[in-house]
Amino acid sequence: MKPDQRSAFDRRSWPPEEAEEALRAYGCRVTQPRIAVLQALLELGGTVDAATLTERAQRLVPGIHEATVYRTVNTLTEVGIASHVHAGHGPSLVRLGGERQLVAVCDSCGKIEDVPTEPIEALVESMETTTGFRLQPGHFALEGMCARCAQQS
Amino acid sequence: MKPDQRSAFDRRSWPPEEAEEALRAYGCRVTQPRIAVLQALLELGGTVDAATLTERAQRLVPGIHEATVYRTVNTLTEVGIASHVHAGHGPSLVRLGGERQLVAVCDSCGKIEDVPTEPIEALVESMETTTGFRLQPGHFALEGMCARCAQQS
DNA sequence: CTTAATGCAAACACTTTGCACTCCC
DNA sequence: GGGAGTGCAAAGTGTTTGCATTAAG
Repeated sequence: MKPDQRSAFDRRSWPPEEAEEALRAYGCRVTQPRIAVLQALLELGGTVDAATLTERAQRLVPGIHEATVYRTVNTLTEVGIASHVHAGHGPSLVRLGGERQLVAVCDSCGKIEDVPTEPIEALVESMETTTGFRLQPGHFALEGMCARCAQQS
Repeated sequence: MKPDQRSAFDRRSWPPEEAEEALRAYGCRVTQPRIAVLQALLELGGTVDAATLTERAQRLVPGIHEATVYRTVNTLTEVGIASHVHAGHGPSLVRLGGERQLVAVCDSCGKIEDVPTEPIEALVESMETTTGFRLQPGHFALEGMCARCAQQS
Protein backbone atom coordinates (compact mmCIF):
# COMPACT_ATOMS: atom_id res chain seq x y z
CA MET A 1 0.00 0.00 0.00
CA LYS A 2 1.63 3.21 -1.20
CA PRO A 3 0.60 6.76 -0.53
CA ASP A 4 -1.34 8.27 -3.35
CA GLN A 5 -2.24 11.73 -2.33
CA ARG A 6 -3.21 13.27 0.96
CA SER A 7 -6.92 12.89 1.45
CA ALA A 8 -8.96 15.68 2.94
CA PHE A 9 -7.63 14.77 6.31
CA ASP A 10 -9.70 16.82 8.63
CA ARG A 11 -13.15 15.95 7.56
CA ARG A 12 -15.39 14.39 10.13
CA SER A 13 -18.04 13.21 7.76
CA TRP A 14 -17.16 10.35 5.53
CA PRO A 15 -20.20 9.21 3.60
CA PRO A 16 -19.59 5.56 2.84
CA GLU A 17 -19.32 6.17 -0.91
CA GLU A 18 -16.59 8.74 -0.49
CA ALA A 19 -14.70 6.62 1.97
CA GLU A 20 -14.83 3.70 -0.46
CA GLU A 21 -13.62 5.96 -3.20
CA ALA A 22 -10.74 7.07 -1.02
CA LEU A 23 -9.85 3.45 -0.34
CA ARG A 24 -9.86 2.62 -4.03
CA ALA A 25 -7.81 5.68 -4.86
CA TYR A 26 -5.27 4.37 -2.41
CA GLY A 27 -5.18 1.00 -4.11
CA CYS A 28 -7.15 -0.80 -1.44
CA ARG A 29 -10.02 -3.16 -1.96
CA VAL A 30 -13.44 -2.37 -0.65
CA THR A 31 -14.50 -5.36 1.38
CA GLN A 32 -17.43 -6.21 3.61
CA PRO A 33 -15.42 -5.91 6.82
CA ARG A 34 -14.05 -2.53 5.81
CA ILE A 35 -17.50 -1.24 4.99
CA ALA A 36 -18.73 -2.55 8.31
CA VAL A 37 -15.97 -0.80 10.26
CA LEU A 38 -16.61 2.45 8.40
CA GLN A 39 -20.32 2.21 9.06
CA ALA A 40 -19.70 1.38 12.71
CA LEU A 41 -17.46 4.44 13.07
CA LEU A 42 -20.15 6.59 11.49
CA GLU A 43 -22.84 5.19 13.76
CA LEU A 44 -20.75 5.55 16.91
CA GLY A 45 -19.95 9.05 15.81
CA GLY A 46 -17.09 9.84 18.15
CA THR A 47 -13.79 8.64 19.47
CA VAL A 48 -13.98 4.98 20.44
CA ASP A 49 -11.80 2.07 21.45
CA ALA A 50 -11.25 -1.06 19.41
CA ALA A 51 -13.52 -3.21 21.55
CA THR A 52 -16.50 -0.92 21.11
CA LEU A 53 -15.82 -0.62 17.43
CA THR A 54 -15.50 -4.36 16.98
CA GLU A 55 -18.72 -5.02 18.81
CA ARG A 56 -20.56 -2.54 16.64
CA ALA A 57 -19.02 -3.76 13.41
CA GLN A 58 -19.99 -7.32 14.29
CA ARG A 59 -23.64 -6.32 14.34
CA LEU A 60 -23.26 -5.45 10.69
CA VAL A 61 -20.98 -8.28 9.58
CA PRO A 62 -21.32 -11.02 12.18
CA GLY A 63 -18.19 -12.97 11.44
CA ILE A 64 -15.81 -10.00 11.52
CA HIS A 65 -12.74 -10.70 13.61
CA GLU A 66 -11.05 -8.42 16.13
CA ALA A 67 -7.75 -8.68 14.29
CA THR A 68 -9.44 -7.53 11.13
CA VAL A 69 -10.80 -4.49 12.91
CA TYR A 70 -7.29 -3.60 14.05
CA ARG A 71 -5.93 -4.07 10.55
CA THR A 72 -8.78 -2.08 9.07
CA VAL A 73 -8.25 0.76 11.48
CA ASN A 74 -4.60 0.89 10.51
CA THR A 75 -5.52 0.93 6.85
CA LEU A 76 -8.10 3.67 7.31
CA THR A 77 -5.49 5.66 9.19
CA GLU A 78 -2.96 5.29 6.40
CA VAL A 79 -5.54 6.32 3.84
CA GLY A 80 -6.44 9.32 5.94
CA ILE A 81 -10.05 8.44 6.61
CA ALA A 82 -9.51 7.81 10.30
CA SER A 83 -6.96 8.61 12.97
CA HIS A 84 -6.06 7.11 16.28
CA VAL A 85 -5.28 8.60 19.66
CA HIS A 86 -3.15 7.18 22.42
CA ALA A 87 -5.04 7.30 25.68
CA GLY A 88 -3.03 6.90 28.85
CA HIS A 89 -3.42 3.47 30.38
CA GLY A 90 -6.39 2.14 28.45
CA PRO A 91 -6.66 1.02 24.86
CA SER A 92 -6.02 3.47 22.07
CA LEU A 93 -8.90 5.22 20.42
CA VAL A 94 -10.07 5.66 16.85
CA ARG A 95 -12.26 8.15 15.07
CA LEU A 96 -13.23 9.27 11.62
CA GLY A 97 -11.29 12.26 10.42
CA GLY A 98 -7.85 13.60 11.06
CA GLU A 99 -5.67 14.45 13.97
CA ARG A 100 -6.77 17.99 14.50
CA GLN A 101 -9.34 16.91 17.03
CA LEU A 102 -8.50 16.93 20.69
CA VAL A 103 -9.65 14.28 23.11
CA ALA A 104 -9.77 14.31 26.89
CA VAL A 105 -10.10 11.13 28.92
CA CYS A 106 -11.27 11.11 32.52
CA ASP A 107 -8.88 9.14 34.70
CA SER A 108 -11.63 8.55 37.16
CA CYS A 109 -14.64 7.37 35.14
CA GLY A 110 -13.03 6.75 31.76
CA LYS A 111 -15.30 9.14 29.90
CA ILE A 112 -13.98 10.25 26.52
CA GLU A 113 -14.69 13.82 25.50
CA ASP A 114 -13.95 15.73 22.35
CA VAL A 115 -12.70 19.14 23.38
CA PRO A 116 -12.04 22.37 21.48
CA THR A 117 -8.63 22.55 19.86
CA GLU A 118 -7.96 26.28 20.01
CA PRO A 119 -6.68 26.44 23.59
CA ILE A 120 -3.80 24.10 22.85
CA GLU A 121 -2.48 26.11 19.92
CA ALA A 122 -0.63 28.48 22.21
CA LEU A 123 1.09 25.53 23.86
CA VAL A 124 2.08 24.08 20.51
CA GLU A 125 3.65 27.36 19.44
CA SER A 126 5.30 27.93 22.76
CA MET A 127 6.92 24.53 22.75
CA GLU A 128 8.05 24.85 19.17
CA THR A 129 9.79 28.16 19.80
CA THR A 130 11.29 27.40 23.18
CA THR A 131 12.32 23.77 22.86
CA GLY A 132 11.94 22.98 19.17
CA PHE A 133 9.62 20.16 20.06
CA ARG A 134 6.79 19.94 17.54
CA LEU A 135 3.72 18.83 19.42
CA GLN A 136 1.12 16.73 17.61
CA PRO A 137 -1.84 17.61 19.76
CA GLY A 138 -4.39 15.30 18.20
CA HIS A 139 -2.17 12.27 18.58
CA PHE A 140 -2.46 11.80 22.30
CA ALA A 141 -5.27 12.19 24.77
CA LEU A 142 -5.35 14.78 27.48
CA GLU A 143 -5.96 13.25 30.88
CA GLY A 144 -7.49 14.51 34.03
CA MET A 145 -10.92 14.58 35.61
CA CYS A 146 -14.12 15.32 33.80
CA ALA A 147 -16.39 18.02 35.18
CA ARG A 148 -18.60 15.53 36.99
CA CYS A 149 -15.78 13.62 38.67
CA ALA A 150 -13.91 16.80 39.55
CA GLN A 151 -16.98 18.06 41.34
CA GLN A 152 -17.34 14.94 43.43
CA SER A 153 -13.83 15.15 44.78
CA MET B 1 -1.16 1.22 53.51
CA LYS B 2 -3.04 4.35 54.55
CA PRO B 3 -2.23 7.93 53.71
CA ASP B 4 -0.39 9.63 56.46
CA GLN B 5 0.27 13.12 55.32
CA ARG B 6 1.07 14.60 51.98
CA SER B 7 4.80 14.37 51.45
CA ALA B 8 6.65 17.21 49.86
CA PHE B 9 5.29 16.11 46.55
CA ASP B 10 7.19 18.19 44.13
CA ARG B 11 10.72 17.63 45.21
CA ARG B 12 13.04 16.17 42.70
CA SER B 13 15.78 15.29 45.09
CA TRP B 14 15.15 12.42 47.43
CA PRO B 15 18.29 11.60 49.37
CA PRO B 16 17.95 7.94 50.31
CA GLU B 17 17.63 8.65 54.01
CA GLU B 18 14.70 11.00 53.49
CA ALA B 19 13.00 8.65 51.12
CA GLU B 20 13.35 5.84 53.65
CA GLU B 21 11.97 8.10 56.30
CA ALA B 22 9.00 8.90 54.09
CA LEU B 23 8.41 5.19 53.55
CA ARG B 24 8.48 4.51 57.25
CA ALA B 25 6.20 7.44 57.97
CA TYR B 26 3.76 5.83 55.59
CA GLY B 27 3.96 2.53 57.41
CA CYS B 28 6.07 0.79 54.79
CA ARG B 29 9.10 -1.35 55.41
CA VAL B 30 12.44 -0.31 54.06
CA THR B 31 13.70 -3.28 52.12
CA GLN B 32 16.70 -4.00 49.94
CA PRO B 33 14.68 -3.96 46.71
CA ARG B 34 13.08 -0.66 47.60
CA ILE B 35 16.42 0.90 48.38
CA ALA B 36 17.74 -0.42 45.09
CA VAL B 37 14.86 1.05 43.10
CA LEU B 38 15.24 4.38 44.83
CA GLN B 39 18.95 4.40 44.19
CA ALA B 40 18.41 3.42 40.56
CA LEU B 41 15.94 6.26 40.11
CA LEU B 42 18.46 8.66 41.60
CA GLU B 43 21.25 7.41 39.38
CA LEU B 44 19.15 7.49 36.22
CA GLY B 45 18.05 10.96 37.19
CA GLY B 46 15.16 11.44 34.83
CA THR B 47 11.96 9.95 33.54
CA VAL B 48 12.44 6.29 32.72
CA ASP B 49 10.50 3.18 31.81
CA ALA B 50 10.17 0.10 33.98
CA ALA B 51 12.60 -1.97 31.92
CA THR B 52 15.41 0.56 32.26
CA LEU B 53 14.69 0.95 35.93
CA THR B 54 14.67 -2.80 36.52
CA GLU B 55 17.94 -3.28 34.71
CA ARG B 56 19.57 -0.59 36.79
CA ALA B 57 18.12 -1.80 40.06
CA GLN B 58 19.37 -5.31 39.31
CA ARG B 59 22.92 -4.04 39.21
CA LEU B 60 22.48 -3.06 42.84
CA VAL B 61 20.43 -6.01 44.05
CA PRO B 62 20.95 -8.83 41.54
CA GLY B 63 17.96 -10.97 42.40
CA ILE B 64 15.39 -8.20 42.19
CA HIS B 65 12.37 -9.19 40.15
CA GLU B 66 10.52 -7.14 37.55
CA ALA B 67 7.24 -7.59 39.40
CA THR B 68 8.87 -6.20 42.50
CA VAL B 69 9.98 -3.13 40.61
CA TYR B 70 6.42 -2.54 39.45
CA ARG B 71 5.11 -2.98 42.97
CA THR B 72 7.80 -0.73 44.36
CA VAL B 73 7.05 1.98 41.85
CA ASN B 74 3.40 1.86 42.82
CA THR B 75 4.31 2.09 46.46
CA LEU B 76 6.67 5.01 45.90
CA THR B 77 3.91 6.73 43.95
CA GLU B 78 1.42 6.25 46.77
CA VAL B 79 3.90 7.58 49.28
CA GLY B 80 4.56 10.56 47.06
CA ILE B 81 8.22 9.92 46.40
CA ALA B 82 7.74 9.12 42.74
CA SER B 83 5.13 9.60 40.05
CA HIS B 84 4.34 7.92 36.79
CA VAL B 85 3.44 9.21 33.38
CA HIS B 86 1.46 7.52 30.66
CA ALA B 87 3.32 7.71 27.41
CA GLY B 88 1.37 7.04 24.25
CA HIS B 89 2.05 3.60 22.86
CA GLY B 90 5.11 2.56 24.82
CA PRO B 91 5.48 1.60 28.44
CA SER B 92 4.64 4.10 31.14
CA LEU B 93 7.36 6.12 32.73
CA VAL B 94 8.48 6.77 36.28
CA ARG B 95 10.46 9.49 37.96
CA LEU B 96 11.32 10.81 41.37
CA GLY B 97 9.15 13.68 42.47
CA GLY B 98 5.59 14.67 41.81
CA GLU B 99 3.32 15.23 38.89
CA ARG B 100 4.10 18.85 38.26
CA GLN B 101 6.75 17.92 35.77
CA LEU B 102 5.89 17.75 32.11
CA VAL B 103 7.29 15.15 29.76
CA ALA B 104 7.40 15.09 25.98
CA VAL B 105 8.03 11.90 24.04
CA CYS B 106 9.20 11.88 20.44
CA ASP B 107 7.01 9.62 18.33
CA SER B 108 9.81 9.23 15.88
CA CYS B 109 12.89 8.39 17.93
CA GLY B 110 11.36 7.71 21.33
CA LYS B 111 13.39 10.35 23.11
CA ILE B 112 11.97 11.42 26.46
CA GLU B 113 12.36 15.09 27.36
CA ASP B 114 11.44 17.03 30.45
CA VAL B 115 9.87 20.27 29.33
CA PRO B 116 8.90 23.46 31.14
CA THR B 117 5.49 23.39 32.76
CA GLU B 118 4.47 27.02 32.52
CA PRO B 119 3.20 26.97 28.93
CA ILE B 120 0.54 24.40 29.73
CA GLU B 121 -0.96 26.35 32.61
CA ALA B 122 -3.02 28.48 30.26
CA LEU B 123 -4.45 25.34 28.70
CA VAL B 124 -5.33 23.91 32.08
CA GLU B 125 -7.20 27.06 33.06
CA SER B 126 -8.88 27.38 29.72
CA MET B 127 -10.16 23.83 29.83
CA GLU B 128 -11.34 24.16 33.40
CA THR B 129 -13.37 27.28 32.68
CA THR B 130 -14.80 26.28 29.31
CA THR B 131 -15.49 22.59 29.75
CA GLY B 132 -15.04 21.94 33.47
CA PHE B 133 -12.45 19.32 32.65
CA ARG B 134 -9.62 19.44 35.18
CA LEU B 135 -6.46 18.56 33.33
CA GLN B 136 -3.66 16.77 35.18
CA PRO B 137 -0.79 17.87 33.01
CA GLY B 138 1.95 15.82 34.63
CA HIS B 139 0.01 12.61 34.35
CA PHE B 140 0.35 12.06 30.64
CA ALA B 141 3.11 12.63 28.17
CA LEU B 142 2.97 15.14 25.37
CA GLU B 143 3.73 13.57 22.03
CA GLY B 144 5.15 14.88 18.83
CA MET B 145 8.53 15.22 17.23
CA CYS B 146 11.64 16.31 19.02
CA ALA B 147 13.66 19.15 17.57
CA ARG B 148 16.09 16.83 15.82
CA CYS B 149 13.45 14.61 14.21
CA ALA B 150 11.29 17.58 13.24
CA GLN B 151 14.23 19.07 11.39
CA GLN B 152 14.89 15.92 9.41
CA SER B 153 11.34 15.76 8.08
C1' DC C 1 7.17 -13.89 65.87
C1' DT C 2 4.10 -11.41 62.84
C1' DT C 3 2.95 -9.96 58.61
C1' DA C 4 4.57 -6.95 54.84
C1' DA C 5 7.20 -7.70 50.97
C1' DT C 6 9.45 -10.70 47.62
C1' DG C 7 10.23 -14.19 43.86
C1' DC C 8 8.11 -16.85 40.79
C1' DA C 9 4.84 -18.24 37.50
C1' DA C 10 0.73 -17.55 35.69
C1' DA C 11 -2.83 -14.54 34.16
C1' DC C 12 -4.06 -10.20 32.24
C1' DA C 13 -5.35 -6.60 28.56
C1' DC C 14 -4.29 -4.90 24.26
C1' DT C 15 -2.28 -5.49 19.82
C1' DT C 16 0.30 -7.74 16.13
C1' DT C 17 1.62 -11.59 13.14
C1' DG C 18 2.12 -16.11 10.36
C1' DC C 19 -0.47 -18.92 7.67
C1' DA C 20 -3.96 -21.11 4.94
C1' DC C 21 -8.25 -19.86 2.87
C1' DT C 22 -11.47 -16.49 0.65
C1' DC C 23 -13.34 -13.27 -2.38
C1' DC C 24 -12.57 -8.62 -4.63
C1' DC C 25 -11.14 -6.87 -8.85
C1' DG D 1 -7.20 -16.55 -11.51
C1' DG D 2 -4.06 -13.72 -8.91
C1' DG D 3 -3.13 -11.43 -4.88
C1' DA D 4 -5.06 -8.36 -1.28
C1' DG D 5 -7.68 -9.21 2.62
C1' DT D 6 -9.64 -12.33 6.09
C1' DG D 7 -10.28 -15.62 10.05
C1' DC D 8 -7.97 -18.05 13.25
C1' DA D 9 -4.67 -19.13 16.58
C1' DA D 10 -0.60 -18.04 18.40
C1' DA D 11 2.81 -14.96 19.90
C1' DG D 12 4.24 -10.36 21.71
C1' DT D 13 4.18 -6.36 24.98
C1' DG D 14 3.61 -4.26 29.22
C1' DT D 15 1.62 -4.93 33.67
C1' DT D 16 -0.79 -7.25 37.54
C1' DT D 17 -1.85 -11.02 40.75
C1' DG D 18 -2.05 -15.43 43.72
C1' DC D 19 0.65 -17.98 46.50
C1' DA D 20 4.36 -19.99 49.10
C1' DT D 21 8.62 -18.18 51.12
C1' DT D 22 11.63 -14.65 53.12
C1' DA D 23 12.94 -11.10 55.99
C1' DA D 24 11.87 -6.36 58.29
C1' DG D 25 10.40 -4.61 62.60
